[in-house]
Amino acid sequence: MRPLNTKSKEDILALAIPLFARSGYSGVSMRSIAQKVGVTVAALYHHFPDKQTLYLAAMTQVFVDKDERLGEILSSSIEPKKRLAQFMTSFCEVVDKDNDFCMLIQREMMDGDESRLRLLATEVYHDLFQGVTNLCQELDPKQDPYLLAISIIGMVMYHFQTAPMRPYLAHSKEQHSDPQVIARHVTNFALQGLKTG
Amino acid sequence: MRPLNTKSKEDILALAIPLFARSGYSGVSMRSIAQKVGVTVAALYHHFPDKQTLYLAAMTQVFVDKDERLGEILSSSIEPKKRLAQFMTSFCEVVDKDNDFCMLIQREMMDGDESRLRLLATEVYHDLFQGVTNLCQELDPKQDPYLLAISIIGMVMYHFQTAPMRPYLAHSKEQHSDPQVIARHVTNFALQGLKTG
DNA sequence: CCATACTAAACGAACGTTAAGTTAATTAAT
DNA sequence: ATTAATTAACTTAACGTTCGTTTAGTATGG
Repeated sequence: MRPLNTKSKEDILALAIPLFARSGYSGVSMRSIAQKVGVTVAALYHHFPDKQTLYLAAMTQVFVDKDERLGEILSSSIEPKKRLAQFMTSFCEVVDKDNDFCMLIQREMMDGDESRLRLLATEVYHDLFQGVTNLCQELDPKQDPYLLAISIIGMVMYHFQTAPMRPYLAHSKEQHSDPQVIARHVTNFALQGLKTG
Repeated sequence: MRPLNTKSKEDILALAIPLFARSGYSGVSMRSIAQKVGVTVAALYHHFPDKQTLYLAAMTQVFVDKDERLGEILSSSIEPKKRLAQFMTSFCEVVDKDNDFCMLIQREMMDGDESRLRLLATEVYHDLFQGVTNLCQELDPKQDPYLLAISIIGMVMYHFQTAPMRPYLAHSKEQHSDPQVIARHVTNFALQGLKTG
């Protein structure tokens, strides 16, 4: 059925994803995707009716399952403090390795319409967010779980988002881009804050 | 010298900035800027040699002076804890009000080449970052000032970046978009963490 | 009179998209 | 077993549109 030298939808999406991550929707042309895949533009239109559909399929491909994988990290029933440390390590690793994923989340938050934001919330953040809020409520039931979860997730993400700018900032060292160093720091900071009192 | 019904460079930039903030560099055309300003495209080329120069001028317009203003908040010599609380309140207010500024920073961090990242670091983050690291060193000299500063700034920014997605997330309430509520939370979190130990 | 701030009109290049034809693997019939 | 029909996976070539940019000309305040 399928010729040997043929590209599947998944092959196309896998190559389109890093392009969208780096340059955004309007920064990527159908021709640039076709070139990367090694086919003509018309071949893309054989698999997808238009650019928007291709883009949305790419987003879905990146996001679906990612949520579960992030949620699983938090589903264990070990001691809350240890679970937080373990989560931070895993989360930092994921964000560090899958940089495309990280950038696409950010772009979707800025560019996404309501339906795409809902997709992002349900397919990317749901399990992760649920896990973090649960963990927060176990660690400190008196504080607002939503605010805590956003603070924790944002804290981690920002370390990787600012990475390209790090060389130009004061007090920066090479180790500050090491996910393990970041994980240890954010864990410590989340548990104790600036411990001044 | 200048006709009455004429647009200055600053007028053009002021109208171009929100466009770039919302749609990014490649998402905004010279024609869309011209339409917003109420002139023809050629008029834009009378003021700026090309699109890139116009964009860079817009970035500079947004960023310069912003750094100082953010830095000033941190330059007072009141008690560190109070200074942190005061900074959080002011920072949240700025980020909440000037949403374009917030989004442009993010876009520049993702799209910017080396020279633009350096501009971002020196014109936007320098004084702010210096102030926060200083404050952190006063509050807890033992911790790494770089990691702390990134954590604190990122924590705050993320609350406003995730705002459009908030309605679709669990445990969210309307008050979670109030800059004062966010400021109080992040201050408390930065000072005490989850205070479980 | 002269510079400044424009407009009208057009340039080629790149864009998303489509129509028509070609290749190659599978299936059905002889 | 060979061949014919069928289909998915393409290519080539072009469509109209929008893009960044330019050129030539016009109006206006000093």
